[in-house]
Amino acid sequence: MYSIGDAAKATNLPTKTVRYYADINLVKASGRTDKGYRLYSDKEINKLIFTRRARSFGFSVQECRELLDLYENRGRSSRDVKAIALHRIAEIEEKLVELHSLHDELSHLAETCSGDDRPDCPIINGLAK
Amino acid sequence: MYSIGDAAKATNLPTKTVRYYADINLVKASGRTDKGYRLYSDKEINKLIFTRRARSFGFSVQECRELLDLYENRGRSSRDVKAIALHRIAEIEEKLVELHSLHDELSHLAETCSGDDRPDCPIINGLAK
DNA sequence: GTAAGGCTTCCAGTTACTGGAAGGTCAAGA
DNA sequence: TCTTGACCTTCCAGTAACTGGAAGCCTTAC
Repeated sequence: MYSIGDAAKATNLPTKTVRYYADINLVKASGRTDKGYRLYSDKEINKLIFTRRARSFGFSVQECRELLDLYENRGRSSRDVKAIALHRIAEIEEKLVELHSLHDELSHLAETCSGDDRPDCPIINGLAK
Repeated sequence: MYSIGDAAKATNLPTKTVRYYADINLVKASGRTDKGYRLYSDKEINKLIFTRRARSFGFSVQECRELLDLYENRGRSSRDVKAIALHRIAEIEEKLVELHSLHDELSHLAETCSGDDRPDCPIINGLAK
């Protein structure tokens, strides 16, 4: 059994975040000491690590909730999980396209800007359109 | 002179957002009617459009504040603007790298997942590591 | 005159935490 | 045994940038 601080170290999450996940019933502590300290078992540690990784993959807390549900439920079909993942991938691809064009447009503006003391600036002009 | 609703239409921003920008002193209305309705002149309309575009480029509201300041101030140097833009570009490039690796990892997981009724799912396993 | 729609302010909620205050608990050293 | 520092608790507030909704004027068209 881990205290919340040890759980935080083991999962590489801030203590505050572990407590927060407990508060929102995402990953609850498996129990409490008689003095009210949270206790985490290996099972919860794994769920916390799973959650940290899913979050770092850009899954929302709500999606983590669904994934944890599937993760917990040994009888779940991989179809459900794949659907969630594909949805995420599509979002990432959209974001990539968006960021690429942003990058190109902004780079173009910056390239044509002399970056000196003169007030005439293509970036400002480009943004004002 | 535009009412807030007309300003919203002219700038393609939600009315709520225009009011919000006024509240946080980003782009204030140029005046009020005797009944207290906000009034926007062409100058403010341009500042709102400028802001919308800068925001869509990923500049934070705080950065917009600085840019609007430079935009307003005819004596500003293009160096200041370029510095802000280059900073933004660097951030975008970081984000692109991050998203690319995210995409590849997640795609790899999804590809190896059969997506059927069987419970064995490489995505879940990959996230649990 | 009245009904629809626009405007006002103010308050609350969103997402996923993060920081801090006030106070109880625990383990180690003097 | 006392004390000190680290760790734990709850609760409240703040972050960014809006967004939604309520209550209540104002305006415009029929």
